[in-house]
Amino acid sequence: MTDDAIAAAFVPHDHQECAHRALDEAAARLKDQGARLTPVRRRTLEILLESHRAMGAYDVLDRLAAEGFGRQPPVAYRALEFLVQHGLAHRLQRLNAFAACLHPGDDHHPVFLICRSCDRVAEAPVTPIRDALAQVAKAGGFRVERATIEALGLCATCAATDAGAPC
Amino acid sequence: MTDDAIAAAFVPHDHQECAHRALDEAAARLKDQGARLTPVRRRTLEILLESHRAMGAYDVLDRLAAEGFGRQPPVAYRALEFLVQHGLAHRLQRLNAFAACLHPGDDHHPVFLICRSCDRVAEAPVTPIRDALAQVAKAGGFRVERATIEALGLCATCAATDAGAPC
DNA sequence: ACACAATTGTAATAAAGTAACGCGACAGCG
DNA sequence: CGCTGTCGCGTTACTTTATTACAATTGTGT
Repeated sequence: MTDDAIAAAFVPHDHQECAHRALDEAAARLKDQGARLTPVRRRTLEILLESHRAMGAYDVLDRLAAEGFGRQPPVAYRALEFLVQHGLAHRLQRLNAFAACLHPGDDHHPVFLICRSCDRVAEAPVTPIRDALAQVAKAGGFRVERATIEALGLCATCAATDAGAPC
Repeated sequence: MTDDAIAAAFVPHDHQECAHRALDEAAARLKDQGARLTPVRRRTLEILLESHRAMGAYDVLDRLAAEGFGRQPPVAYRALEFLVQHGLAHRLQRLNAFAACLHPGDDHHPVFLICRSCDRVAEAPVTPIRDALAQVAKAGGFRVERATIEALGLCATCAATDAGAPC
């Protein structure tokens, strides 16, 4: 994951292309694991991939229901949970929301950068931060197993357009 | 905030004393700010201080209701929000819960270390991590305004008692 | 085709959080 | 003191988010 990738997330670009690539990777990864990318799951991932934004479970559910899938909460929650467990999506605690993972394959519970203006989400390299965290924790005798790191702020694009306008 | 303070949070100690100190500091700080530590607010803070654990809003509410305060959600949420805004308590996104701040006065949105075995919560020094985060974000053109950093893991005490028993 | 597990759908309910309104306490001021 | 405006508290009602439980169905391996 590069710095460019962070910036790219907040800038208009060809989603068809990056979404398609992520979907292909996803399918391949799942096949390796013997897990099934069923229609609901596939469609759920596609919905998440259509934006770099985080979506609430009920937003996803509305979309799914409109397309003929079940209209009860568990439908969305199960698909989302499956994607998260297989590293194809992430849950954003802070927003009670989910976002597609754009770098499946990297071992990660990544760092999230959430733009408060345009609501897009990027994943940032986690290593330096995780190291710093582990070190601080270790000094206190605490062993970190999983960390949630979510930063709220302003992306370059929104900052350029004078701190507030949607980009 | 020292390393010792982290370890201390997970070890039996005199809560009367540390809670009392925190409460006194709180009262002093609020007076400076012209804010009022009313009975509900004070009691809410005391309840949080009785443990180093995080409590759900409804857990707090039950306690308050049992003691003659209102029994509707806003009662707890308002008191908790007040405490958070004045830096006397923190919200743990990951747990949908609240914990008293044990170091009021330090400028902080601290790092939280949450023991998955005993559920106690410690606050760790934030500076090295925040620096690492800011640097990573900056490389991607992102300006961090607020960060949620919550680590789930095992505290020294629980790790010593063979990874699972409550301490 | 058969047995079995995984997946999907539904209803019902729990948990977490918010909005809106009225009442009463309290501070500031004439 | 008494007026007045603000703040805090309590309640009702509601929204949003998430889970439990169970029935029906699909897919897999034999």
